[in-house]
Amino acid sequence: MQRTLSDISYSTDEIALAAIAKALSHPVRIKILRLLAGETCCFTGELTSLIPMAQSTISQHLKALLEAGLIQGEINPPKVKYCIHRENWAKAQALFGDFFTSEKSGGCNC
Amino acid sequence: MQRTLSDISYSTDEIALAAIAKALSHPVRIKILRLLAGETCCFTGELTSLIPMAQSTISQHLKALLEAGLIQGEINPPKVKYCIHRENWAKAQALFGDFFTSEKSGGCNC
DNA sequence: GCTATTCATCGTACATTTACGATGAACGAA
DNA sequence: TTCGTTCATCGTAAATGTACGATGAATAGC
Repeated sequence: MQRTLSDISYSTDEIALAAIAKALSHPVRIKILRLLAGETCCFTGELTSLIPMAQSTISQHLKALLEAGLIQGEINPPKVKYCIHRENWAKAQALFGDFFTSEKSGGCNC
Repeated sequence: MQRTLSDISYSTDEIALAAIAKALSHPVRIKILRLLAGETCCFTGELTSLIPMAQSTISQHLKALLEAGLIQGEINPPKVKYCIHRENWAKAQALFGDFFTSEKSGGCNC
């Protein structure tokens, strides 16, 4: 599959953007992030009651968001508190902001 | 796989964000968009010389970007000119902007 | 008409994603 | 110690994603 991927050189930003975009590429994860971002904090337990999905599935999505660095978890037995990872959130915001403003409104005649 | 996806209600924004994020979730597509956004315009032919991938693969990625609405193609035989879809680009920019600024810097003690 | 060029699409192989239920680990409370 | 609660991980099945080469469609030029 990635036979040629190693032959192509990507910038750090390109890889970082794609990784964050992949984390955001599922509506459930958008919803989870909105819940975490909108409220001051959340527990996974609340998420399982708010989202009609198997607990294991939600846990998988949380893991994906964790590995993307968008959220952080604080173990607070027997619960785990998940929050937005503010530092990386700001970085992601800057990456997307730069990306979308990089478009030249130049002389294209399309 | 999506046995329960229909049971969950997503807002229009959540679905739109996820769809755009999915289009951005591969470094090659980020690179293509950067090339199209940075220059005034591009032809697919230039892309195949700039990116060491099979022509069919690049065409597939362009199709994905087209279906996400991020680019538009103008048939100019025997070439096809691809440009950023400025209107949808602005919409995407607004969606991501709102999304990333929706985070409350409230009273979380993480 | 015939050929060359450009790009899309088809068919295919393999990897990844996504969902589920079942099980495991960690801890508090009885 | 023994339950009960909470969350992570495992195993698995089906769908999707990603790459390739081969083929097809459309057009310009001879």
